[in-house]
Amino acid sequence: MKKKPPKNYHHGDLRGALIKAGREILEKDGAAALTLRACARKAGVSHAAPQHHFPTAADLLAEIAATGYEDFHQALDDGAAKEEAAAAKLQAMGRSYVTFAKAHPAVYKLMFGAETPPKSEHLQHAMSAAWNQLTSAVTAAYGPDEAQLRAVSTWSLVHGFAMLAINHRLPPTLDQARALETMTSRL
Amino acid sequence: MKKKPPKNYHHGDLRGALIKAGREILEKDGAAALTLRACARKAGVSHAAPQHHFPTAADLLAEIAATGYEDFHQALDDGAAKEEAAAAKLQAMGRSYVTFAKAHPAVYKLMFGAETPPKSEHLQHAMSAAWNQLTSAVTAAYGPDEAQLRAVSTWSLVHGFAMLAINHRLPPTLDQARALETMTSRL
DNA sequence: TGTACATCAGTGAACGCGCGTTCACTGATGTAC
DNA sequence: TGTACATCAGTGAACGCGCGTTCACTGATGTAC
Repeated sequence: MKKKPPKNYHHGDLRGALIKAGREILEKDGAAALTLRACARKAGVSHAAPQHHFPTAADLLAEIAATGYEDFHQALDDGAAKEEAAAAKLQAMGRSYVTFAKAHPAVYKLMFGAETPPKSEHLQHAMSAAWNQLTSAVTAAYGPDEAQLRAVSTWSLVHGFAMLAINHRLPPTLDQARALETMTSRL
Repeated sequence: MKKKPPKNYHHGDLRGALIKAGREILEKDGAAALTLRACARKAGVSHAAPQHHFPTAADLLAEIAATGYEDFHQALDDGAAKEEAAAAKLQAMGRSYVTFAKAHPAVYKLMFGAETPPKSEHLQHAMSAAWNQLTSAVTAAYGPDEAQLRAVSTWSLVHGFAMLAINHRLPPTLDQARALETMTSRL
């Protein structure tokens, strides 16, 4: 925990630092603790400083969600890349999906569990990219026939499981890893 | 909208009125608007009055969630009662599940979408009752073999679909009723 | 290379807001006798 | 049936809190010449 050497008046990358701070606060203290002022504190600037980068609190939130989607997208791609066959890729994506949600529960909930502000173009784009990723995988595995229906069903399953796991609603006696394995194998 | 006739000093059933007010606020203005003071306002009492019935704001929240679970339980029972065969009962429960969530999105999210305070005995009981209801239906339909796994899978599917629908994450072109029908028919 | 100056990105004080909670109080209710 | 009184369930003022946002400001940076 070194003291910042020059104690710069200008931060350098406050925008990025605020997003990073926001995600850390989110994971550590939950959505209720995610405020502009808290992000500013964590980034080591005065609470009025963020104004120059995010006009309103909702803008920062949207941006945090958007970067969450990007990481999420990457995680699913990484999962799929480990497999050869299209069906195996889809199943791997399902596992990666739940793994991501469990690793970043608060960000995941922000991404999927709230009415998100539809204003941010960046967020809109990141969201639709995630959906396209899933439908593509489904189509590759099972063909275009009823692809939408199958994609919705697949998504519902992993999303529901992830949410229940995150919110501690699954029975404590359940072997979650085995349950996930079984469920994805039937995708 | 009659004026309350006697303008009683004592409310009569403030406790019940606060729970009712809380649910209405929840559905109308969302979870962020659900405060002790707002409930008191809606119930027509001073903002300090609830203190006598709910020592803390979390207690009121827990009670609202608990009554939500009770209604939910009832809705699933009603759905199942329309069918004869065990498998058909389970499918009907799935449909009722999603219907309830769509009809009461904010209450549903409060019930399933948050870390709920585990202190309230009433809430704890209502939650485990809902889970038992589902596992019973699964066992009745498919026998005790792998019942837990099957129950989790079923629950994940309907919960995920309900959440995505509530949060407007499903593709706008999707025929939700048909999708739900197809999904439940494969339970 | 040096200087003037516009622009950018911070600071810190102040604003009003609604919140939960506490407190002394008071009106209404119910019970003992 | 009446009365005294304890208890209950309200009131309304006050508290401190953290929040988002605004504002005049100032230090740092970059560009024109």
